[in-house]
Amino acid sequence: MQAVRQQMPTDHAVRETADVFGLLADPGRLRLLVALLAGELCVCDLAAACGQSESSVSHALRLLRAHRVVAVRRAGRRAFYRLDDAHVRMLLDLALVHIDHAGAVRLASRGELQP
Amino acid sequence: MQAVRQQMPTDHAVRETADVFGLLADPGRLRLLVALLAGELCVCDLAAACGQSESSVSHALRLLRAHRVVAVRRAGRRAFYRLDDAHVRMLLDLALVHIDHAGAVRLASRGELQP
DNA sequence: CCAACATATGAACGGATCTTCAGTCGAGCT
DNA sequence: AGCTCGACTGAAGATCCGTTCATATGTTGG
Repeated sequence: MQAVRQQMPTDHAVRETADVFGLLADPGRLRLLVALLAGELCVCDLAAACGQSESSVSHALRLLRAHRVVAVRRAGRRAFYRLDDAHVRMLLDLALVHIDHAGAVRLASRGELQP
Repeated sequence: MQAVRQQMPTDHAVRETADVFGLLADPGRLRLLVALLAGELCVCDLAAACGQSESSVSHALRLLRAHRVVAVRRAGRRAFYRLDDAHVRMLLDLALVHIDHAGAVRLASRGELQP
């Protein structure tokens, strides 16, 4: 038990990690990031592909940019975004693998939340 | 671009995945889960190890339980919790690896958020 | 230069979320 | 039985977040 305390990451590390998970915790942002897994896309294409307003996409990308999760390349009046964080990419890959695997499995055994 | 739309997971899958990330997005819960990586612990030990009130720990565990991320074993007046979701365990492991790796690296190259 | 377009931004509203407080319930001790 | 301890719960208040609307900035084409 004392051992548990020892190997607990620092406050700062925990908060940073929670922040990263927080960025992935919104369906809208998550969709954007999944779309970017394949390669770079401009804002309007992202909006179209993810079914969101361009405004909210822009807001989301701003957040992700601020946390260095995505990076921009500007070309004319377009802004092309790409995934720029290896760690986040791994988390996304892992999540997607799980979706594929679990999709069918879950549907069968889902009683959802217990009281 | 059309291809992106094709391989986007279903709405339901995206929302579930975002939910999972959401569970890991709170420093308090994250600490609890990290503590549980090593093995089961009772509520009061968790509270002590993670520096949180027993009430908030209980609330957090309730949420995690509802999502089948942790499971309980009751013994007398104690309740022992354990991690019960392989996927979440993987996500946590991955996050911890990254913390170890990045801790030192990040401190050097951190200008934090850009405007 | 003006109009249309792509993106960015700010303010504001509404809903979700976390913490705390107070109280409940059951289990064990004496 | 009475008391204490560990865990659970509900309600309340503060805060955080995401979306939307309106507007700004900068870019291209006519």
